[in-house]
Amino acid sequence: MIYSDKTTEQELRRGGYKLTTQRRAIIGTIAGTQEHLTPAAIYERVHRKHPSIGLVTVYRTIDILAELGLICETHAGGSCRSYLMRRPSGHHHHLICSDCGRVVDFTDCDLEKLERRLAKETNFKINGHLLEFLGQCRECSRKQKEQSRLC
Amino acid sequence: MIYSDKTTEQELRRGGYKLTTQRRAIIGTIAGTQEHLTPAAIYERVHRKHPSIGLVTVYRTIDILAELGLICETHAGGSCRSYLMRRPSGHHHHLICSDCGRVVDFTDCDLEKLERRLAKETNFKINGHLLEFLGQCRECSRKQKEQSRLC
DNA sequence: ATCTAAATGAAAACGTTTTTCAATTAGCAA
DNA sequence: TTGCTAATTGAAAAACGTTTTCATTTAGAT
Repeated sequence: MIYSDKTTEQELRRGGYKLTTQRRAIIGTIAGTQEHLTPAAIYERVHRKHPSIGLVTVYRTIDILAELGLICETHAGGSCRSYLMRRPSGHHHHLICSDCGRVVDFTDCDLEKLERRLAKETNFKINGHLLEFLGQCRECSRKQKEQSRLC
Repeated sequence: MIYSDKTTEQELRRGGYKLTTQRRAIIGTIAGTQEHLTPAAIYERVHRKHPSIGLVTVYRTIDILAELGLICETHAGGSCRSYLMRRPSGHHHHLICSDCGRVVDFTDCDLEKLERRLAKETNFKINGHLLEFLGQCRECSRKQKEQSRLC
């Protein structure tokens, strides 16, 4: 319950959706971690506490949360689809550890200049971008070092 | 046969892979368009000319081409996986028209400064990034204008 | 021309996502 | 509170997309 559980629930209702036990559990799960979770991972965790909740409901809830812009979809890091609770800020991007999946947000991408130039050069009307950095967080690179020392 | 068919074929062999009719056809298909094609789209096009080539072979060839770095994988634009023949340049990114799928390359992303800053602030060892711009190309926005005029 | 490892196609297996449908439930009205 | 209704749910099946398996074929070296 680190982030905006309550806010997310309010937004759901504002969007005209009912607030069910299942949806609450799913929101709590996504909000309760910094990792980006695949639908299957969300299901697994939710299912542990509430064995009656089905995978279908997870998919349906994800769709709604994404539609309302309450979660972010990431692409990098192997899996095609994984989700994060949207942080308070608006436009932002992710720095992802490809080992442990930890995600750090950053907001200032400073791509406006590039965007303007591209638009001018190509005659495109640009309406968005996808930016993710991939790397290794401190803990993981430390672990790796220790392991290589053992050889 | 716009781009580097021949080069691609040479690279394949250099990688220790045999140059079969099927692979030639698949490479020709990807190289013959500027669009980014999903595996299914590649199969459909290849299959039209060579009905005996199976979808499995398309997948296997894609894997090899990606492994050798001869094609690029894109994520934006709805589909989870789609491919483009790699242009002559090395590191580059894509500007994608979300209507027609046209892809324009650009090389200078100028993210080094941001990358260095992020690395310093987060203690991450950053080893790559994913950047795609999404928009509407001139033709598509023109078409849209015409259509809205009809209403 | 012959040989062999690599590559292929078809079918089956597998994992993920969506659809269908009958049963249940949240949120509102009385 | 109680009942009503449309929204939501779970289970099963269908629909996809991707990978594996295996017998057959073929590229490329000899």
